[in-house]
Amino acid sequence: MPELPEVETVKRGLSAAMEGAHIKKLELRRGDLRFPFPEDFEGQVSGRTIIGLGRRAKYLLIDLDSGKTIISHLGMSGSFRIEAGSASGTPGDFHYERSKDERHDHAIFHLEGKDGPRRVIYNDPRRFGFMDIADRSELQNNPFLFALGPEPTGNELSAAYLAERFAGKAQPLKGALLDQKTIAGLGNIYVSEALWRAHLMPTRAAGTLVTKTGRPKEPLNLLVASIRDVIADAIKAGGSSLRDHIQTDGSLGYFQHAFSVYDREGHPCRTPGCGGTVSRIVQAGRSTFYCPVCQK
DNA sequence: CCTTGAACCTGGGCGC
DNA sequence: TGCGCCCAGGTTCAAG
Repeated sequence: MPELPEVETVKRGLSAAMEGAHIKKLELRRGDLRFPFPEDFEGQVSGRTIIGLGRRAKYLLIDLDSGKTIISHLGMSGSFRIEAGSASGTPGDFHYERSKDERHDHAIFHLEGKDGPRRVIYNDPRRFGFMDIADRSELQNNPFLFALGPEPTGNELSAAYLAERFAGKAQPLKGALLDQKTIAGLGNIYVSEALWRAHLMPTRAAGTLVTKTGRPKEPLNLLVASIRDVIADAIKAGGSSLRDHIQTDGSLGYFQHAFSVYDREGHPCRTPGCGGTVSRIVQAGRSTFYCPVCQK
């Protein structure tokens, strides 16, 4: 679910409910997700005020007035939702019996905002997500954030930068682009989509896009533009569905209907005049979708 | 260092 | 209806 555009959409969806709100209490329903929650996590968060939300790659950042920042990763199945009011239903309430989904509510922020009490609930069936907390001034040294490469939408990502990273690499482009140390925020969907836009085969060795002298070959310029565009388009699509549905669930919004190759095995390629059929292969244990006709 | 594969977890979909 | 199998948006660790 959550690659960079989805986390950005979640951040925007949570902003109104969380920014400026007082955290009456953080309630943890279990001791761990993928990793144990930090030492005295509830104590460090309860009683604080949220001064802002941020994002780095696929990490949601929640800034507290204590100078600490909560670092939240949604894994494969994590989501946030907002509920009005201060407590769950009462016995006799139609909604009281905990639904199947609520069994996976692991962390609940009990908030007091300008418009009254509400809860922001983190749900994660597979528990591949995790949370950490660190001093804001030390964020760049956090073990989860430390080694991350540049954001795909910023100026730091350039053909020259990728040429440097790709030089001499036999690794397929698919794997090279999934590496968060090279570009932070791309996942399985958007790597397939970006390579399709750039007409590049996912199996092609990353090093073939670099000249002997370490300069970017022409397709690398197109790849950088494709990465930027696909991420920007997805954020825009998330944003538009956000306005309609106040989407905080990390779902793909309307963009999923715009996938060109992802999950479209056997369907016609959408490159004008191509006529190819989308194929699926497995690379490093994960599905890759591409058009064998127009991707080289 | 490079690259792959298994592991972590639960749920949904499909074939039988 | 149930069972077994495969698949799923991510990351880390061990092993080749």
